[in-house]
Amino acid sequence: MPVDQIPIGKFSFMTRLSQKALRLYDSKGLLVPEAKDPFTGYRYYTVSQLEQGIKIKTLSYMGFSLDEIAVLLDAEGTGNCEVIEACFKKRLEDIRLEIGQLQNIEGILQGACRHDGKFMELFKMSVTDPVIKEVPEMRVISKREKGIYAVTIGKLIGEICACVSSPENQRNRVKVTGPVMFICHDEEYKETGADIEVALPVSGRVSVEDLKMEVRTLPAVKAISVIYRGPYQGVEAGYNRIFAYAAENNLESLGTFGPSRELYLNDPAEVPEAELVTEIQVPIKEGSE
Amino acid sequence: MPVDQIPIGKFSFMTRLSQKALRLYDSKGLLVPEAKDPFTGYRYYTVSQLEQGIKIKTLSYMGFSLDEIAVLLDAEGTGNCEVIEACFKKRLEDIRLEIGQLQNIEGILQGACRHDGKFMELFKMSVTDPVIKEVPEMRVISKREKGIYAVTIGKLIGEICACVSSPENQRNRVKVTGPVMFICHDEEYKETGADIEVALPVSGRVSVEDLKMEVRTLPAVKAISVIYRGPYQGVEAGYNRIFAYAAENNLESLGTFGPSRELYLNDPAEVPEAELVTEIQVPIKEGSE
DNA sequence: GCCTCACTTTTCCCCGGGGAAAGGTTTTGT
DNA sequence: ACAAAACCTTTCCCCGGGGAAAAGTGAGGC
Repeated sequence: MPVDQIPIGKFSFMTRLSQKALRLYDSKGLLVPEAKDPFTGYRYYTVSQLEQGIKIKTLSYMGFSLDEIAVLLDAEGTGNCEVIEACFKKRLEDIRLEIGQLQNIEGILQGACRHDGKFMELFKMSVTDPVIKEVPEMRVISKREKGIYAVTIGKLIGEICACVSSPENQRNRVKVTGPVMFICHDEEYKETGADIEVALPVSGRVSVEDLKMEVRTLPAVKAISVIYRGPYQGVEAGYNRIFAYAAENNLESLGTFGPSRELYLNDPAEVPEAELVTEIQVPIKEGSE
Repeated sequence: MPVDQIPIGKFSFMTRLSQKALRLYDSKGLLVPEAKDPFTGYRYYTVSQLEQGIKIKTLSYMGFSLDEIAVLLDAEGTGNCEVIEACFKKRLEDIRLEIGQLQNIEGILQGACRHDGKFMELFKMSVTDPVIKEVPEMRVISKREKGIYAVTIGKLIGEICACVSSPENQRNRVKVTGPVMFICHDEEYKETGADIEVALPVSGRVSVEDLKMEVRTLPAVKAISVIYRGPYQGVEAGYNRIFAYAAENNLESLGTFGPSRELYLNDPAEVPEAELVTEIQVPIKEGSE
């Protein structure tokens, strides 16, 4: 047998790369067999190609994509160390992130296994991952008042809805353009005497009669947002997630947050407590990425 | 706006599941929108489906496949706790394996980054992962002798090759059916006086004249195998890998290993030292998985 | 010389979506 | 009432291979 005419099966065995992978690397130009029978299409590798195969295998095991591997091997050939270093460092960072993520999951699973029987309790954790989003400005009807959350919010919602559906406004084709929102003007939680504003986005020519009711434009803000699902008294969890997220990405160092908003995405009057869906937005100061 | 007619965009926003994912879950039956406009094909979800969405998202984040998620959700519905428990435990095991793997890679990358400049030194690590394989029996010409590895092996290879290519054997269409192999009959490493056998797989009617040369059949064995690439004196590394692997999978507890074999997959006379390719096989006793 | 077995070749579908195109629909604004 | 913007639909290609099928080819044995 000719020494340097290794067919794919043997080459696969020697490098521990699957035949499938070898054919893919061939088509991508990563590891092209030295010779290829023009009639049968058989691929023939040489011993000196083992080295390349092993490199690809190692890099692939480390999680580099085939494109990155191509770049790395090329950089190695031209002695371009900076590229290699950058690539490795990036990969190292990513790996650490992945490890953190997996350890997080490990913790969750461990917890779930210990509660044995109530595996699905996990899903009480119904707060989504925080996201930074741009909230556009919007025109709203709003009323601001001091009081107790549970009481005052409900009352103000009622008043505002009544206003929108008044004959006058119906005639002017006033439309509701978003969910009811509650804006909290306090820095910290207050049991009583909280500074509460309830707003409802609308379009059209709105007329109000209540002197304490305003039609104004909420400013556009950049905010950290979370969706919380569950009974209202658990809404705290959403804020916790947001502040934890802000701390991780040191977003609070640039100053204090703006007045936070809660958007009631479904109607408390129509769904059971446990299925309420609330979006929480905590505005951050501009200028931070 | 009808309360329970949530189009895909809003539902996607509320669950943080991408529209793409939602359509996929629909087609797989995991999360089918409550209503679908028969003309436009628009999907409309309800608030109560948020829950299902969040469950799917959580399970997916934990790394379950969509098929597994379907099973889990079904099991949850029928209260089949054992299935859930089994699934969770298996996932936990897998997660730990993955973490171990990633930490291993982290170590490698860290090492590579510290050597700065010589990133590609990694590839000196040219020992493949151990594999357990069945080695079939084979007919060989062999000669056994005591001596010093480096000297005796070369000498015996020469003698056997000469024998095969003798006119007598050429006439009988004797063919070489595999690579030269060296069988080590010692339990441990010996500098001198090592018990060395060199064998060459052949087919056909072989005749030998040297009285110390035999034609015999090597038994079929189950062996741990590794491919080592590099200069001969580094071959130790291959054995180390094999014994480490055996220890991890406690394969040695069942007794001692059989006589190990080294297969020279390319010809030492034709390739430089650094490109030698050697397969190392260490037989294990039958009966272990 | 032929037969058979082992090897190789291609092509297609699968995972779990991301991204983009081409097209229809609903809402919005004036 | 009509145009534009925003939204929805489907389909196709991409990642990195695993698995399977249908077909052609090599080498060994009689």
